[in-house]
Amino acid sequence: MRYPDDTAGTRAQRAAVARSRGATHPPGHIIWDRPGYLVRRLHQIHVAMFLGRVAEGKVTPIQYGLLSILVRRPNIDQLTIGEELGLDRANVADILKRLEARKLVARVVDPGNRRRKLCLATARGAELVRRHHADMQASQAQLLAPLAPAEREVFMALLSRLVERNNASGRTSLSDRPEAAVPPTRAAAPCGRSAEH
Amino acid sequence: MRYPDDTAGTRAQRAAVARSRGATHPPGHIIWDRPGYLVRRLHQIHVAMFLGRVAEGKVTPIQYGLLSILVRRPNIDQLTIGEELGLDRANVADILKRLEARKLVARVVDPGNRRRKLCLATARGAELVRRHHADMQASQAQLLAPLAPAEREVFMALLSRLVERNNASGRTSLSDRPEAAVPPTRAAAPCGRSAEH
DNA sequence: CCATGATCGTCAGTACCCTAACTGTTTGCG
DNA sequence: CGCAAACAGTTAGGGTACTGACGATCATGG
Repeated sequence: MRYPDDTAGTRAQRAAVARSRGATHPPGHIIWDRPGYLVRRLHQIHVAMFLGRVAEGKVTPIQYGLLSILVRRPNIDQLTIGEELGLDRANVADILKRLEARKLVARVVDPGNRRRKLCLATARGAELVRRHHADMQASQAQLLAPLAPAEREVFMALLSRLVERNNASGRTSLSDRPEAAVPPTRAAAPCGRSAEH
Repeated sequence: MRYPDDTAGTRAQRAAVARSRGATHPPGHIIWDRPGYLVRRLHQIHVAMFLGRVAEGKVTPIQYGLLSILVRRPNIDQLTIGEELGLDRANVADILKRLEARKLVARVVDPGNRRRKLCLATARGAELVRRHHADMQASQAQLLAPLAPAEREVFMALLSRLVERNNASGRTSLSDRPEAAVPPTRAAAPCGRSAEH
């Protein structure tokens, strides 16, 4: 990841553009000029990297992400988890079922609202998150390793913006702010439950 | 995907970085500073956009991509398709099976090498590709719509580079060059990183 | 000419990801 | 109060993606 000029960002970016405009990717290939396919491919690569580096492949990126959220915010319900991760509720249930089978999370029916199930990481689950946090970080960094530091910033900025702005276009939109606001429907206020009933 | 205007990227890029560094994404969220999750999410969004816009959701991005390749290069075998798209051979077989069931592709055993099956798009398949090409393009453009033209170039350049350079880290590496060489022997191009030609 | 190894495709199994329909619970309004 | 609407979770079903094992087919070398 050592580029001759990572000092200015600008220069590196121009170089990158020039490179892509050059004959690097011959026009025969369907993939290289369709952002959707490149994103799919990069996602695929990230999963492979993650599995190859974190917890001997015993935990997937999405499982790890879900566990991370549970560690940070115990006793949230499944819909909220879905919003945090941008997942469908059926999918959340699916993943949770696997994690529960492995005793990494536990679910209990919310006594204050019996429709809900409150989820939280078990000691084993929390331990797993703690132990592999560094590897997870490394795996994230590895994905961006081919870019110079300045380019990483640019890439992340653009990527965030794309996700944020296109958020609504996805079926499952992920909530922009975790604890704040979130439209009154399902206001998820952790304490509001008892006051509300 | 030719985006005009590549002048004046610099200012827009700096603005993007500044934006992301701002308080847009509160620290409570796991997602926003982990590239892997953002990429996953963007992929997800792209699929939703594609299905919502192309062929009334009757064809998925990967199916369309596969069909596109078949139109461009009739009579290729399944492994080669996998290399073009960055897919596992089991996965290719799976997708092909669905497309074949819908009479969009046909497969015949290669008489010259009976291990192989040569695939090609049927008239119906080719027609489908032709008819929805514009919508597919629009769906690709829609993904990048939130970015200014200059930013799109930058993003695509960085994205391409990430895919290209991390290619080997994925389980299924996609071949860098389409028709160039890659003789019948599926040479796996160990030197393949020859993108520099 | 046959044994060995490489190659291509398939199958089974697992995980992720969505939609749509269904069950139970809560809420709200007449 | 009572019932309809809204809500949380589950189930069923289709599609993407990988691994590992297997059968069939070629390609070599002894």
